[in-house]
Order: sequence, then C-alpha cells, then structure tokens
Amino acid sequence: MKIASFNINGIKARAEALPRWLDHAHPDVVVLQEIKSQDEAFPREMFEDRGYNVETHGQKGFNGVAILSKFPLEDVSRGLPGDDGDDQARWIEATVTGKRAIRICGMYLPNGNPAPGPKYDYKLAWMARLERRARDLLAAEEPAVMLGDYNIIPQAEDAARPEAWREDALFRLESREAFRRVVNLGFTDAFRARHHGPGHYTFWDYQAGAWRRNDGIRIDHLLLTPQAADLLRDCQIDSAERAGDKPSDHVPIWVDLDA
DNA sequence: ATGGCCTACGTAGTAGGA
Repeated sequence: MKIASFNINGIKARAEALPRWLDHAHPDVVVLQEIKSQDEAFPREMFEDRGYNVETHGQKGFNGVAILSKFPLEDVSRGLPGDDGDDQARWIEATVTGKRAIRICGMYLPNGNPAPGPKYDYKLAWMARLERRARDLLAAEEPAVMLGDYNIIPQAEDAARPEAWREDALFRLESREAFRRVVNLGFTDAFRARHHGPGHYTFWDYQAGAWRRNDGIRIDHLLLTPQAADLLRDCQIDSAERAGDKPSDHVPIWVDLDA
C-alpha cells in the first residue's frame, strides 16, 4: 500500500500538476495539505474519476486538508482533539484496509512565524495536542501513520543552509524539541529509516531560485507506529515534481507498506 | 549577474505562507 503526503499549495492552482502526479505515481492513499478550499468547492470528481474516495476538511481561503484513497475511508474524523475553540482546518483521520487496517492521520502543522509571538504559541500548543493524540495512537498498538506538512526541520542536515533557519519557527530549539518528544514516544521517521545524510528536501521556496540552487528543507514527514514500521518496504521523496509546470513549493513524499 | 515568489480573495491590494 503506497501512502503519500503532498502539500499542494491550493487545489485550484494544482488542477494540472496534481492529476499528472497521481497518474504517474499511482498512490493508493494521499493526504493533501493547503487545499485552500471549502468542502463544497473541492473538485471531488477529478479524483473520483480516477478511482479515489475523497474526504475533505476545508475552510475558506487557506489551510485545509483532505484524504484520497482507492480503499474505502472508514471512521473519518476531522480536527485535532484538545481545543474546541480551534477552527483552523489542519487535521483529518480515517482508516483504510488493504491486507491490514491502517489508521491514516493527515496534518498541516502550523507554521508558527513570526517567533516568538502568538502564532508561535499556537504552533507549540498545537504540537502539545499532537503529542496527546500520538500517545493514544501508540496505546492502540495498531498500524498507524501520522503524515503531512509538519513545518519542522528536525536536524541541521535537513536544511541546505541551517544557519539561515536558526531563529525560524521551523527550526527553533523549542520546535525541534516538541517534534522529538513525539518521535521519541516510539515512532519511526520513515524517511530516516531508509535514507541517511544531508541533501534530502521536500520544500524549496519559490523565491531566489531556491530550487535551482537546491536550497531546500525537509519538513514533510511520515511517522509510523511500531506496528506500521514493521510493514515498511520503502520511502521516497518525489523531488522531480518540483521541476514540473506550475509546481507546488512542496513535493510528494510516500511510503510503501506491506499492507 | 549576489538575482528575488505564489495563492486566495476579488477585482486592488492584503494576508499568509516558509
């Protein structure tokens, strides 16, 4: 089962690039971030015509997440628990069943800039809620994948120019500590289980020729529970998508699970 | 050459992103 994450930076703007990638990569399950669309305006038919079931959690103008799946999407849940006053559309869950049932948790973690400040406080509070959800997923002792745009650069080797990000909300010590608190509960960073060393990125800024100069950062991640990690066969970043026509500033990242 | 973006909303110029 091929499970992917892709921050598309606007579903309307990606009406050509996203189907092109789907037809090339043939993922079974995709979590999308930054659909920047309300549920009613989401072009479901584009995906249903390709055999995907579609569940969205959108809002007007920005944010918004969705799940596409060739398997039925069961027990769908929208919103990260822990704050009923949070109306930002950043979290969606569902269960898909191939050979095994897999809980899919798709996220668009807050950016948090400028830091410090209220947006950074929101990011850290959101990550505290994420940790609580992560603990519950581990306690279930079932295969689960938390994947999406984490807006976290885990280590210096995950940025081409780490010194440029030192005080940024994506790389500040508190951000990395919060991410490691989640990972260290017992999750596997799927990409780092398969690849070592610097030079692996999932985001390149539109500005300043960042793609041409390979000035990237690795901020899209798939964290696996132990039961999911046991099924891991492969993990890859589809970086070639960044060179296509009208690309997102992020590229897809995926795992292949024996499920 | 030390360069300089993209999207939604809405129809001009902000807000937000990373």
